[in-house]
Amino acid sequence: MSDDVTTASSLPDLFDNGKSGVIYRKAAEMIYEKGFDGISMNEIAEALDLTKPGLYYYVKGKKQLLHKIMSYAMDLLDVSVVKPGRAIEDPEERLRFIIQQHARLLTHEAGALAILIDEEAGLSDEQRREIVRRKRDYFEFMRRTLEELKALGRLRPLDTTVAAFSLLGMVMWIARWYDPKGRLEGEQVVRDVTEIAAGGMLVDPMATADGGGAGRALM
Amino acid sequence: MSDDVTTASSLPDLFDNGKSGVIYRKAAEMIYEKGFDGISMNEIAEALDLTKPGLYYYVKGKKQLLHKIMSYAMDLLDVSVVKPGRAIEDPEERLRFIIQQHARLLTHEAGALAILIDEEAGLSDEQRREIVRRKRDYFEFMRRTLEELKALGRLRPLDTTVAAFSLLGMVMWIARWYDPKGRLEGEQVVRDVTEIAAGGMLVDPMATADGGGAGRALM
Amino acid sequence: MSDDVTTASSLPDLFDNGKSGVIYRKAAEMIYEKGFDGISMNEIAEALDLTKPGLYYYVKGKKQLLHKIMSYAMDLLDVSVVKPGRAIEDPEERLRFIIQQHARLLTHEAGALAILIDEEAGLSDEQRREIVRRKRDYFEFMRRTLEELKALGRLRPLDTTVAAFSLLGMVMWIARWYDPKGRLEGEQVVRDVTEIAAGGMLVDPMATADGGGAGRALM
Amino acid sequence: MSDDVTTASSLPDLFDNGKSGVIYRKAAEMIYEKGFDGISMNEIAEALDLTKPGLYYYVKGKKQLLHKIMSYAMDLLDVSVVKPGRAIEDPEERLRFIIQQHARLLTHEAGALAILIDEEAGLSDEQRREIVRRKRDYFEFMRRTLEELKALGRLRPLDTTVAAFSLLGMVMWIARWYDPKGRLEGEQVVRDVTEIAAGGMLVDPMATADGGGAGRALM
DNA sequence: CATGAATGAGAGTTCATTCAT
DNA sequence: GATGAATGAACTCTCATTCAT
Repeated sequence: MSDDVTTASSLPDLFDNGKSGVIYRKAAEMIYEKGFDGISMNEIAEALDLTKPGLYYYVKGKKQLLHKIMSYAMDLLDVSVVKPGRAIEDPEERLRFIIQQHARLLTHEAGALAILIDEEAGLSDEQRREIVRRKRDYFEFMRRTLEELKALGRLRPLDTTVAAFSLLGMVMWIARWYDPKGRLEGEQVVRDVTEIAAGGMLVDPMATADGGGAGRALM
Repeated sequence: MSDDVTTASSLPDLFDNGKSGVIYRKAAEMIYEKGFDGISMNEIAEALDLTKPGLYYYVKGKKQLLHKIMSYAMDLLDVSVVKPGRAIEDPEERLRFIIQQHARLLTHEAGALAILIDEEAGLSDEQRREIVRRKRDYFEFMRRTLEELKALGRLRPLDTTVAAFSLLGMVMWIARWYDPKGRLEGEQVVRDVTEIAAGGMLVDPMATADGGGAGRALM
Repeated sequence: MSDDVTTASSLPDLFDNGKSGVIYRKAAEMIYEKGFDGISMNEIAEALDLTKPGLYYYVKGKKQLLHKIMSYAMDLLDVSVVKPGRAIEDPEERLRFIIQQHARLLTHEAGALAILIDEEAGLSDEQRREIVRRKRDYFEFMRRTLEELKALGRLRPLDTTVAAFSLLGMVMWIARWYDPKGRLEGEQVVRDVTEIAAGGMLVDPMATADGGGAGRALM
Repeated sequence: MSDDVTTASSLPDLFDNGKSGVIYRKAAEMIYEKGFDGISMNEIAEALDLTKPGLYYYVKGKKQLLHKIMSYAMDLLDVSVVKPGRAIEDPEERLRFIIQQHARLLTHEAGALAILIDEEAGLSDEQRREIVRRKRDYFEFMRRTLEELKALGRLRPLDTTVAAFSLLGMVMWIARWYDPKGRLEGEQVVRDVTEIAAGGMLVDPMATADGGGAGRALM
């Protein structure tokens, strides 16, 4: 499995190019740190060396700002996880890929993706509906992969809904605790979480992705 | 392992009895649903058929209200998970117990425990320090159990910090998605999550809690 | 001049005897320290080991409480200064007596008398009118004494209104700065202020009260 | 002694120019009239034809507003009294100058300077410390002048602390009673108060500042 | 006399948002 | 494109006061 192409370090810049992109990224960071209600448009403006109406020139409102960031996060998931994931036929390999890529995203772009977790309340009804739909789509992409594994007798005896949510929780949680400046390497976190998730879902999983083949052959 | 005694259905009422208890519980629910900044004291008061100053007769302020709820949640964890958990000597059994009990708590008292996840921002410095300390203690209780397993060669080759956080994420996430009125039984969720978590952490885990003893003996 | 009889240490207890008196005195103290708007009925009640309605049993309201205290202060002035002062025929002697007695009152009962200075705003219209009238009466008592001195050619060439207000200011100010626990003896303050005031008003005043006779004899 | 340069009628505008200045001045007036706790930000705003948040655009908060006004008052004292006063070598002349200038200030800017008297309670701890320090400096400036006079045998036998406070009281009191629209001319008040104060402090004072020298020589 | 409980009114403050310039 | 100025709405919190018990 070669995922060099889509390592998080070469994330596509999905935010509008130009000033808007800078704004969304900075806002994402700030919302991530102090919560959506914890920061004011004023603070965002100041952090960007703008006046308040200056910020409003680029952004229609606080809700729309949040929505844009969330959409960006969903775009990231689509581009880095779902689209390349769909191309993988073996469901076990695909499962590992999903976890790996999603976890990798989180160790690199925690801000925007973490917002995805929490701040639904800040959206307008319509915006929320759209985000919820996209989240559900992503969830279903995970769950169906688990269903395929179940059909192949490779999943432990689990309800796939419970399993998919557990997967999601474990991975999303990374945004809460992982500190890029701390002791742990991002890639180690990615590896361990993938191991735990795969180990928790699969019966008799092939050990790790790289050298696992050999090990399994011996069993 | 008999945990009938401590099933969530017989949770100790750790909130002050009397009106205060009712208030905390209602507030927990509302904060859980709309976020700490998403509800006003006015709304809480109205939901309790009180005027705003009527609410303030019982509660010193919004921060203190949040703090009380969070402390209550931590108390629940202490009483239902940590204290009885410490009495279990075998670390694998203890790990299963922790997950089970914590998950069980969440399917019954999602509100208060979910607040624990998010709303640290609403606390005063001192209150936050206290809650963070208690969270860390709980985390360490989990992590040390994993260390014991590692020493016995029963843990997959994982960093115990990553493993403990993954555990926590998977379990805490339940508060986000589980709907008691939905298709899934609380106990099934508890069982599946325990299975996933144990399966993800342990090498060659004893199958399920009940019949596992025998299986292991054969090895 | 013998004023032993009316030294502040033997002030008449003009507050209603019984509980009300205790309440007014305590309230006066508290208002003096933190201002009328700075203390709440709750704080007053607590300081008196009463519940709030308990306090209201004795006192009709906050305004009325303030009014009672102010009336008490005016009563003190009437009893200790005005009434005995009227009996003194020589206006210079009377002037000295007024200053002395008023100053003496302030070094002993600063609380209630200081409130007199400031808190007019807290009164109802009618209450304010009454207090203002009493204040004006006191002021006129002072001013007329100065007029008498003027008629006798004993006053410096001053407007008696300006002079009376200056007198009042100098004396009332004592409440602001004098600390019974500090370096200065109350009686020294009384003596010095009287000296300054008399010296400032009178032409060629008799030196100090005690040895003044000689000096005057020379004129 | 020529003080034409610093007559109050040509007071330096120490408030920020622009709208802030207008705000501070109006607020000073209102606080002076009804007390700091007696007026609301709303009332201040309305008096300035602003809404409440409109006022907050210019002013950080009520405490800061009070602090600004008090600092302004202290600035006035520094610029009009202390700085030019320090340049006067003869302590008697300096004493007269201090009283005169301070009194003159009060007949023109009663509002701001009167607030100085009362409203310490409304400040934050740090703000209060600063104002108290400045007040004490001013008081010491007065007291040291009296000490100089004492060393020259020109002061009555008084404690200089009591004397300085009496001076201050007499002068500050002007803010309470003087009404520019009333019968008395500001300059007459200034003259009389100076006469009373100097007469009260000094032994055998030179009569009035202008022609007094000659008169005394004849005595 | 005393208490627990409650309230109407209003305070200071903040925020997202807009408009004339 | 950007700014100073301003606002309506909402929020947390406090207070004097009362009433049933």
